[in-house]
Amino acid sequence: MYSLSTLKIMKYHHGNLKEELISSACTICEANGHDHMSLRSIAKEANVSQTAPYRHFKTKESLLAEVSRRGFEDLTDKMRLAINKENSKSAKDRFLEMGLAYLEFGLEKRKTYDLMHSPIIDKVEFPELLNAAQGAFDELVQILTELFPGISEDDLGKKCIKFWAMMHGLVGLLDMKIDPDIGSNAADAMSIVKKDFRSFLVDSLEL
Amino acid sequence: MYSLSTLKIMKYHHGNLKEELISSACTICEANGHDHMSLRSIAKEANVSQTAPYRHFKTKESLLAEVSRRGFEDLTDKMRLAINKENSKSAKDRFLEMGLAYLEFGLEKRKTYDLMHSPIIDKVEFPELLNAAQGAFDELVQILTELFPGISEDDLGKKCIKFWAMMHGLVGLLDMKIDPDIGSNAADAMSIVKKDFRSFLVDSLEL
DNA sequence: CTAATAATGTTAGCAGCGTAAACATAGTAT
DNA sequence: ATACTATGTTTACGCTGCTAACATTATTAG
Repeated sequence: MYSLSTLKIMKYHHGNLKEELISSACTICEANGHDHMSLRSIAKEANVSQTAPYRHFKTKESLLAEVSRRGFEDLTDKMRLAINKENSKSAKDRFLEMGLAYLEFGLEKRKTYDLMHSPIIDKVEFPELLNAAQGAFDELVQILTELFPGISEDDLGKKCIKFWAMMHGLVGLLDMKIDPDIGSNAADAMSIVKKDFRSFLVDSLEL
Repeated sequence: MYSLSTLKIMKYHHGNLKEELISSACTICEANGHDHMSLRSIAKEANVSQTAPYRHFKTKESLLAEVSRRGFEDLTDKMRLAINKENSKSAKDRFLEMGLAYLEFGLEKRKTYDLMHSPIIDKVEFPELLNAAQGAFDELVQILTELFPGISEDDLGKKCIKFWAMMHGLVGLLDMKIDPDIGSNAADAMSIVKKDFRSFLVDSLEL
């Protein structure tokens, strides 16, 4: 028995709904922020009923986890690209390029970056997300190993944490939307960092 | 004309509702996290109707802003206390105590700390919140000025940002709930930092 | 090829949310 | 005493995540 829906242009079965939901979610997340992002609006963007996403994601959180996972993969790609862009350059320069790439990602994809570091998604519940996050960290480990050959495990660990924490903290601070006219101490200090990020990092990491 | 409500034990006018709402909000925030925290549940905890909070707060966000503001004041107090606890100690030691106090606050009041750094509250919209946040930063500026007398404005700014970003990043990393058995690089590195936080900080800040 | 089964869509509906509007009561100033 | 203001309640709207029941299509077994 055929219903009227047979006449519709849209097929009953979408064919590629899961992928489309994810990419819609990524777009909406970066546009509105993950806290102003409803499952229903995502479904609407895909021209699909409000509950269709539940055939592909157990909860809203698991869709957000996938958005976050792709964010980390994107970040990893950007970091790797920066490291390998010009192999002629010194390890130090390539490392600094990577630091710049991290910052750029954090500031350009700020809303996605926030989701990636938001506590609303428990990475332990989503092993593939955890895995993707560690993939980005591993890029850092690798270039630092190259940069400091023969370094002890302990010292390497410290340098990694130092850099990772600093980068993460900097993204948060650099994005502070403080009226520079206020002349706050924090805003003043940030403008110094912005002016010469590379030398700041070199100083920070004793390179 | 008197209604039945005259007989109720609860007075129609609460008397101290605003304060009670705030402290309930602080409690619920730290217990559940700011994203699992409804205005209605806060009102219920104060034995008051769902919309009563609107006589004291224009929006839910403005109540959260107040919770966040108190968080920053709490943090500032803890930092100041750590700095001034033992005036006999060297500036360097007092500074390190302050670093420890910051980390302790971030880890003990993790959910509140998350709210304080959450992008859902635009600090520009809440000047008193911005002010409180800068109060904490100013504590840092002060002790670093004492620690490095005659330092240039630029270098002071760099050191402040360096420390602030590092501390913020560390709180995020230290709280990663990664199964240590996984043996991830990040988890390994963090255990190194945890083991000897002071020396880590000294290394980082070239003290 | 057909029939059962699994996969993937829809519709209807629940409880909870933030918030606005209209109203009730209490405290305060004229 | 009376008006005004502050602070509470009730009701209601539209949005949310999610479940249950049902419809349609794709896949697989006999």
